[in-house]
Amino acid sequence: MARRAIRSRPTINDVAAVAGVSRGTVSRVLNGGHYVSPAALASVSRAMLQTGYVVNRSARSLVTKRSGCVAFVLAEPQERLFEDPNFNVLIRAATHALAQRDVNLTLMIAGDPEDRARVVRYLQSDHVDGALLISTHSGDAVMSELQRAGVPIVACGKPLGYEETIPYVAADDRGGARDMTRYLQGLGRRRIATITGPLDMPGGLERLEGYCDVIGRKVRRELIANGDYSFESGERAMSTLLDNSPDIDAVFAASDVMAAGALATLRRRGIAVPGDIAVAGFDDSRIAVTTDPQLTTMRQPLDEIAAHMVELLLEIIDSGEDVKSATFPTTLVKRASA
Amino acid sequence: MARRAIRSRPTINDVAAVAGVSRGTVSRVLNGGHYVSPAALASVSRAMLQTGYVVNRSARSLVTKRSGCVAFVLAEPQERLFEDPNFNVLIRAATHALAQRDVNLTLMIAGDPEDRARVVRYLQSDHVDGALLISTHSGDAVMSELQRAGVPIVACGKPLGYEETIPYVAADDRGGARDMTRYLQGLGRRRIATITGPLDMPGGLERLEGYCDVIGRKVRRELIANGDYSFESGERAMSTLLDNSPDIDAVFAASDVMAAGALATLRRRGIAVPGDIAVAGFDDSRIAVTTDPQLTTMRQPLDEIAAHMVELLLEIIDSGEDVKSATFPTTLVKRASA
DNA sequence: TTGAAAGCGCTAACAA
DNA sequence: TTGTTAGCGCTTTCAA
Repeated sequence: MARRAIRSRPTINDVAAVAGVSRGTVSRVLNGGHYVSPAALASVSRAMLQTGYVVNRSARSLVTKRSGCVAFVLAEPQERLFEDPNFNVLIRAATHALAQRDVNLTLMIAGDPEDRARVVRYLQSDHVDGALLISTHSGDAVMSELQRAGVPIVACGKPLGYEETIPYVAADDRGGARDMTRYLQGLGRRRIATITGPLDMPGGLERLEGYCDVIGRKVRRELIANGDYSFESGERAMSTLLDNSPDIDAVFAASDVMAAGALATLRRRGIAVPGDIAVAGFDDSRIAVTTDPQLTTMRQPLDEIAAHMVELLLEIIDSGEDVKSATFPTTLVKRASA
Repeated sequence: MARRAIRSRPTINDVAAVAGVSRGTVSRVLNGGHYVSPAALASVSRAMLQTGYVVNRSARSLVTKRSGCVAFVLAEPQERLFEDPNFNVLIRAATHALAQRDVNLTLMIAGDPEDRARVVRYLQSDHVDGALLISTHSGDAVMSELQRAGVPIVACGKPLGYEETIPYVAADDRGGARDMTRYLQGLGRRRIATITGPLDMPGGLERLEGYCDVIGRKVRRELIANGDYSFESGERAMSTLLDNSPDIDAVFAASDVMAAGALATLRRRGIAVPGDIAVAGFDDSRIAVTTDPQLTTMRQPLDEIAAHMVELLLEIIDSGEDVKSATFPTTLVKRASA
């Protein structure tokens, strides 16, 4: 590449020469400054500034066997993910947390099976020190393969089927759903329906569980409609619900995007929200304030979740030890829809 | 890290030993297989399979001085970016295009000034072979610094102030805006207002230009309201427009998100869309089909744009030569709002 | 077509 | 506290 030829970067040797010390001393300064005299430290610092030295990560990785890089793996089979606002928040927070510790983030999208194989192969190849797993589905082969390969991983949300073996950071989906359902009851609603997320994903499953915790296990089947987190699935589910149970007076959707879809269907049918039917979402994502009426929803602290995931992952990488999974509480955000 | 100790990966030496050839030969096989006899090729391939060999990128980078990695830089000062659906599409397409060529993508967010400095430092350090620049603002120091450092870059959208020196791939913002404005005129609309994007960004500026191309340079100032691509700014701009020019019968927003904001304001004021005022957006993003009515908008081919950006960047990296910027046409997508 | 050998920039063990 | 030294795994001359 052209630019390489023009001027090559200073190495640790250049710094050592300028500072009048050995490479070893410069290296020590680079790695925490232990066992370095104040005088040496000063002159090395000066020399680094003067030469514009920047460490060569490849060289370092070669000997430390650490890449200084972790992967952000979106194990999402659908393109659907890209309409999910949560993804943006997570990636931003993770990038930020990682940047502070001078670790890089490589984004990998494991959409179709081909992608997945490539991603697994890549992660197994020690190109990254670990991985943040987002949007996992139960029985996802990615999880078992990475685990078998000994790749440090932390999942976002309970990794269904691996709750005990793969560390995760999650929102309290079940508790949040419970709170929301109770809130709707508190509003005097008596026929509360729900639109679920994919039931092979922790958010989908647990939010339904929370709903059932309150409504009761033997809830009428017509009060439950399945969605896949997409807007369209919310529209469809709402239609189904309305057709099967015209008497419902509230609906709890497992995501804001689906709640927005439900809102669209209700408007088309001329049903007043919250007058006739109260609508509640989950996530407190951007879309919640762009709908009309704005959505009452459960906020999950995604920034904190992402930050904690990073913390756990780096801990596993550094110590090689297991870490404790964590669950963060959700909070009710009241707006106009319920 | 624990897993390293358990079993270390086979190296090129192991492969050479198993294949009964020298390291050099294995390396040649790895790099295209030139000057390797069929027999040697066969036994090396077998040995690679047998040992489960995977190249160590750090070692390779150390000698080739190529990282096999490019950065995706979001030069966005606001968190606003994360409500922009375009970002998702771009990153997905870029990841995909890069994956096919076995190049990794490192995501870097240059939000606040501190971030920016860190990102520039990082890119200058040869950690990546080049960068894809997204969401640049005119006078953005990131551009000049990277250019000065000789880092291969390709921008998304015209890099204002560097149109001639930094290669870019853009949608035909101006032509698209022109087409949309003419379309609104064709609908019989006579008082067409516009909500602009940030005027220090190519999309904001060019779409306003296109609008003026059709309406005329001496357009009434009250027909133009500035936004920043956010939903809220669309709401506000629409209010301002309505207050200053109650007689408008159409509004062209420079983004779908802002158009959605405008829709919210119009609904609140009880103004019919498209009955009283036609509303048009730009982007054809996901939000365009979640509003009520659905948005008429200009589609920009973001997948193609991202794919072409990747192509150009890799070409610069490989050849060290300059490449030609490209502009992709937009297409009108008619829906219910106009 | 092949092997031998040098060396990329760095860390880490060792000796001083 | 410091300098010296031996590699890390790979590519790339250079000779053969």
